[in-house]
This record gives sequence, structure tokens and C-alpha cells, in this order.
Amino acid sequence: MSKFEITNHSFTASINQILEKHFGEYANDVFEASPLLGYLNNKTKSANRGSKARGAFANHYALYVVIEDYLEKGFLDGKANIPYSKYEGARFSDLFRRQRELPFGAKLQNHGLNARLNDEFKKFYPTVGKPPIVRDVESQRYWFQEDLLLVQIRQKNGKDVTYNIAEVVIEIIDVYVATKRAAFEGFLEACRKIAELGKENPEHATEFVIQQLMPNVDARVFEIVSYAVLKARYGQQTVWIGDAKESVSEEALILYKTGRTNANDGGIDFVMKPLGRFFQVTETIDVSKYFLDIDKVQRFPITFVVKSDETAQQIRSAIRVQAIAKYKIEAVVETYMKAIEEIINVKDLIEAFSEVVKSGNLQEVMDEIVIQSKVEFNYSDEEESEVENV
DNA sequence: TCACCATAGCTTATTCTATC
DNA sequence: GATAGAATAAGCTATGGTGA
Repeated sequence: MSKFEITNHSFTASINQILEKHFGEYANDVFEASPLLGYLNNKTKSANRGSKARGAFANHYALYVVIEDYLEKGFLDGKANIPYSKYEGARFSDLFRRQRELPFGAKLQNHGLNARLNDEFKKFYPTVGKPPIVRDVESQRYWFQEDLLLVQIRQKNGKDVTYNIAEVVIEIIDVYVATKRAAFEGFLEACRKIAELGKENPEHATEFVIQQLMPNVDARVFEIVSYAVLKARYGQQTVWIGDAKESVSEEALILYKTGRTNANDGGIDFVMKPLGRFFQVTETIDVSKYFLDIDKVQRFPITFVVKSDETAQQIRSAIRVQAIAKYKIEAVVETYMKAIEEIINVKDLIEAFSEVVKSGNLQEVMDEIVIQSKVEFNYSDEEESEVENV
């Protein structure tokens, strides 16, 4: 009976819980004796990292659908009347369809079933020598490696017993998926609310937007909402610009988002045309963060959108105090301070927003928030209904 | 011709690692 | 501890085979 090492991470506790429910005092023995559980443990590291973590479902679902077929066809409870080794196998199309029905699985490919799960398992456990998924390319039938489901451990009385972990694997993946979904739900709920509120109940909508600008909301929500508000606000303002004095024309200020919030860590968040202003959304007034970002653009002036209730003056002087502590030399501090073009705090955002509402452009802000939210989470309307249905 | 399946190459984003 | 670059993972697209 060989033992496999278990690397602990935040989701490991959830796996332990499930194992204890099924195997009581032998939970840990089962865990250590099963490379399949070890593999799952390894593949669930991202579970509690929140919605910022990239989704990982392909190989999990490959496991899931084949084992689900094993259970449904009655090979665990004996209803199948034949041993698994005599089973004709699951059809690719059925497995493929099933994995796409699962939450977040709508766009999964065949890779997990065909190669990637087996390859990765082999990489993690090169000595096991048994691929989790067994298939016959010619007949296009799929089986699970039953040996990996049967876990033998020695009880305290010296007897060897074999446990089948098929149901446990399904349960672990279910909990993993539920955890991943929970991370998305709060935010999605907010987005749906916004979409509905805008048209039917402008007053509530206004209230809602203001709530999303409070210092305690999620950083991504804050960035999206502040973008939507500022874009609408600047869109109402114009400048006169042209090649020569005689040929100037009036142009509206347009604010662009330079990338997805999550994919743009440390980068510049918004850019304004035609004035070429840079905007950086930030939560902290930690001086090193400001100056780090300023360094990136060689002290090009930046407007900071700060998730803070303090006034622009307060923020600016707080930064100055920190800057002096860090750089000592007054002249250096001055050049850095000059690079802070403007500070927009929560109060400024709310003011900008009420200007927008006053001029009847509330819906514009609402729509922008919904669009940006969907981009943020790779959400198309199709998928949205997909998830709702589950 | 079409549906279905397999495979490979490519793109993008995340995580790891070496270096200072 | 910050950073850049390498390594890795997941998903998309293209392509080709097969059998009805």
C-alpha cells in the first residue's frame, strides 16, 4: 500500500470533510492511499481564490462525466448485473454533451477526455502507470480506470478493506464547482440588478450606483462603475482642438478602458482622448504604490481615482508626507507630486454621477456597467442563461 | 454531404522561478 | 520583495478522417 503526499491548501479542508463523512476515522488513510484524490486535491487549489482566479474545469469534468456514467449505469451498487470490465463503455457524444451542460462547461473541448487528463495525471503520478480514462478509439467508447476508484486500506484490526471512491470524487467536484460559483454570484447578482433597475426605477438605480462607489465594495466593481460614471460625465464635456488656429473643431472627451480589470494589474486603467490623460484606479493611498505606477510612465501625469472618502486635499497631503519620508529631498518629492494631475475621490464620483443623472443619461451609465461586467467575466448572454438553468 | 470525432498548432492568461 | 521572462494551462481554430 503506497502512500501519496498531500499538499495542503484552502480547499483541502473541504475534501477532508467529505472523506470523513464517507470513511470516518479512515478518511485520511483513504486520502493518502489514492492518487486520484491527490490529483483532485492538486487541481482544486484555485477554488477559494475568488473570482479573480482563472476557471479550471476541463480535466475535472472529464473525470466527472465518466465516473457519473459509472454510477448511473449501476456499477457501484451492483444494479448493472455485469462487471465493469464487460461494459460496452460510454459514448463520446454523451460524455461530451454532459460536460458542456455542467456549470462553466459550455465551451469545453474534447481535450480532457482524450488526452489532457491522462497526460496530467501521468505527470503528477508517473509511477502509478494507470491512466484515469481508458478509451477505445475505434469504437469511440470510454471507461474509467476502476483500479483508481478502488482504494485499499488496512483497518486498525489488521484487516484490509477496499473502498470505492466514485461517489466521493463526484461530491468533491460538486463542492469545488459550488465554491467557484459562489465567487461569481455576488457580482453577477449586482449586474443583473443594475440591468433591471435602470429602466424601471431610476431612483433606486441611482441609489444602487452610489452604493457601488462606497469604499467597502469589491475593487473590480468599483473600477467598472467609476469607469461608467466618468465616461458618461466626460462625454458631456468638449474641447476645441485642431491643427491650426483657424481649423479647430469641438470634440467630446472620450474615455477608453485599456483592458480588462484583472488582466491589467499595475497598468494604466483608462485613457482619455483627445487630451491624452491617463487614469489609474486605486484602493490604497500607500505612497509606494503611487510612485511605482508613476515610474512606469516616467512621471507622465496621472489622474488617480481613489476609493476613499477623504478629500483630494487630504489625500494629496497624506501622499506628500509619505513621499518626504521616503525620498527626503524636497525637489524629488516635488517632481513626483507634480505627476499627480488630479485626484478623484468617491465624493467626486458621486457628484459627477448626479450631473449625469440630471442631464438624463442614467441609462447610459447602467448599460456601460453591464457591458463592462460581462467583458470582465467573459459572460455572453447565452452563457448567462446557461448558468441560470443549472 | 453531413455529423461526428481526433489531433495539432496557436493564443492568451496565470503561475513559477531566477535574479537582483 | 520586486521584476522579467519562462513555463504551464485552458481554450479556440483549422484540418482531416470516417461512416451514414
